[in-house]
Amino acid sequence: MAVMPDIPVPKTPSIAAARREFIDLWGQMANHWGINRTMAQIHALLMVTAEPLTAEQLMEELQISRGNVSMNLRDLINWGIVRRTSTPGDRRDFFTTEADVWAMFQVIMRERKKRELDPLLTRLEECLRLAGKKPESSDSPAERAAHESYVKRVAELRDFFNTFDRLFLRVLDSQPGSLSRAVKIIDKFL
Amino acid sequence: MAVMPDIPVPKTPSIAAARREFIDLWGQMANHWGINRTMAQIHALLMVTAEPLTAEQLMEELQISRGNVSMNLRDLINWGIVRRTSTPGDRRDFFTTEADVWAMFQVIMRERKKRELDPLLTRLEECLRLAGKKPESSDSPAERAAHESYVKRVAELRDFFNTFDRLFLRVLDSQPGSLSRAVKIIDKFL
DNA sequence: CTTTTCCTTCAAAACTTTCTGAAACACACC
DNA sequence: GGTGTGTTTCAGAAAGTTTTGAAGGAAAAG
Repeated sequence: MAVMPDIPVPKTPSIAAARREFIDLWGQMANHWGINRTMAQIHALLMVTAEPLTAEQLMEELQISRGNVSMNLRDLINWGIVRRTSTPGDRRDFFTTEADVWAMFQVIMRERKKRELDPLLTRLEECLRLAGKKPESSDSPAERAAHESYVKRVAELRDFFNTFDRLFLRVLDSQPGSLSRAVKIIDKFL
Repeated sequence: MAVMPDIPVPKTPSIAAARREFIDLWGQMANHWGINRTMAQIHALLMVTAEPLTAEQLMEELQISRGNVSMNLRDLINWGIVRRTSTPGDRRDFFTTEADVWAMFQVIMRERKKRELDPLLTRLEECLRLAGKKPESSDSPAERAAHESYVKRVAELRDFFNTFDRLFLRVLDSQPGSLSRAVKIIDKFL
């Protein structure tokens, strides 16, 4: 079967430069956030392209190997922010990302909560459990002070992240636009 | 002059294990957040210790080199979350971290906003500027569609992060405990 | 059944980040 | 000045992460 025409990647200088700038920006931000640069660039390219893209197009535009594209797409799909689609009559897979920024943000938040916040809370409890109850009166005063300050600070952190967790949950099942409504409400009441 | 007695690091099994657990936890979390593990461990150790510690004690407890301690302390001090203190009659420097979780959180937020969010917003504007105004009517329909979807998505991201930025600002100059008040308010109104 | 096309995997290579230890520095004290 | 004590710096080593490219697999087309 004949290969489809495809390649909707723009050639106009201005838009091409703008796209490169955005891809570069998103890649750099990813670094700050502990995410692999190439993975973020693939995501960026999918975000600014209306049509689904093939692995081939991603390789071409980002100048990276097929294997790299394949593995990073797998991770993006596992994160839930990229979808694989296919067209009848075309053997290639096509990839897209969630168009709606709010929906994308929710997916990312939900995943990070699951991977980071939930384990953090579990392990903070473990930290407190390990410290044991009250220090024995047989312990030296220095020991007892150390115990007390440890428990005090770890418990404060736990309370803090618990509050954070509740905030996450509220934001996660709220409507698009809630973030800006939240800002307005907070403006008014804090 | 005689060396001070010092070393308040606890020897009791339970509390020592709990401290190690917490230091390990904080180090792992740091990785997820794009922060150097050792830096986070130094911070963790200072957090769970009431007394100021010397570089020597940090080396000893974390089993890391003097140079490593020195450089990471410099970074922590630049971040504004660790303070160097000195005692009259002792040539060594002592280090402490902010005791209050909320205050610490604010310092970190403020710094991350300055380093990440502000540049992100500036560069997103640049991405839009580069794309130029309306596409020329001389451009092909495909080009015009590409331009349109690019501008639409980047503008949405900019709006989203702008809202985020405002939320940051509100949280930054609010009182301790505001986070949990915010949760309650949001509960009520969203 | 063979070829073609596309996707995935994985070991090794390339690259990046972090850490060490030795040297340089700083400064109080004699 | 010199000596003792503590800190900083930085080049190179070690560790960790990412990328490549070749091999293997799967499924449609011939």
